[in-house]
Amino acid sequence: MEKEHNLSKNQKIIFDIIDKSGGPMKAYSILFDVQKKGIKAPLQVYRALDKLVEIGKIHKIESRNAFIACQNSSCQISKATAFSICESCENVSEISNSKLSKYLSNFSDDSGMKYRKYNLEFFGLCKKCKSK
Amino acid sequence: MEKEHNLSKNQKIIFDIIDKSGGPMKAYSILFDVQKKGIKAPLQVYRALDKLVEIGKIHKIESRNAFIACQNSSCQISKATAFSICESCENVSEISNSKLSKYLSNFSDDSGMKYRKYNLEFFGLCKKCKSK
DNA sequence: TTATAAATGTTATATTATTACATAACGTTA
DNA sequence: TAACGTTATGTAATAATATAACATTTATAA
Repeated sequence: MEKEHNLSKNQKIIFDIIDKSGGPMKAYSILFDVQKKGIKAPLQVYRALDKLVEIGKIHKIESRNAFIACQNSSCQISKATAFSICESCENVSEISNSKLSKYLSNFSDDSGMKYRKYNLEFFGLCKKCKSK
Repeated sequence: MEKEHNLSKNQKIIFDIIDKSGGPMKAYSILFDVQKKGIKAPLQVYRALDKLVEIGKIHKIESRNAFIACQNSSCQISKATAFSICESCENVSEISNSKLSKYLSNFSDDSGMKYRKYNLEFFGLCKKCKSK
């Protein structure tokens, strides 16, 4: 059973705009877009982003300082994220590959560290950009 | 045969300070430390960092906006990086695990994307912090 | 209904990174 | 060694990303 998160007003606004965009969005570009909805300050955006990341509705693409809506219907996997990023067109998509996620979730080494979470970013050229 | 990179004056200064620190360092903390050596502007630091990343002498920890000296003697693996990060003490170490790097370097999916490079960051509690 | 937590609003500021432009040093090769 | 292209440096300004601090309001649940 999936836990239901009732998004607050600002959280809904911010999530919708990211979700509709279909790709990664940066905080200040979100801010620009939501000014018409009464959200005027960076902090309002960042607070919503923090919460949305926390509950797994969006993920942060660390290497791009950008945020993308979770593509997996369950949206509960904020602890295990993997993305492919095109270095040419900057297209980002979430990788959902159960073998990969199993492999990484079970990864352990001799450091004695307990891994709780990971983020993986692959870089390369997407199909389109490759053929240009 | 390993390619020899002759570091420039600023590059040497910046690399040495990161290397000696033994851990991740942030750009402006580096800047602070190298003022006595005549490096006064952020750009001087960022330019050296960019070059050092490019040639694989250091890596960027994306989730922390910090830079760490490459721990692998060869220092040629800027295309395949993996780190473990303690969320409590913020200790970072480079993971060198040939199985993991093979697995990831050979990873491919049906996206048609050619993966050239990856960065993986594991989060958790290190041995010390776990036992506190 | 009251108190507790979560969310919001607002201003200011901290932190991280780049643009733009001028100059100097270095490496090659003619 | 002169001329050329490339790489590195210096400097000022500013852009982009993110958080601190504090006051207030709204939602939740005891």
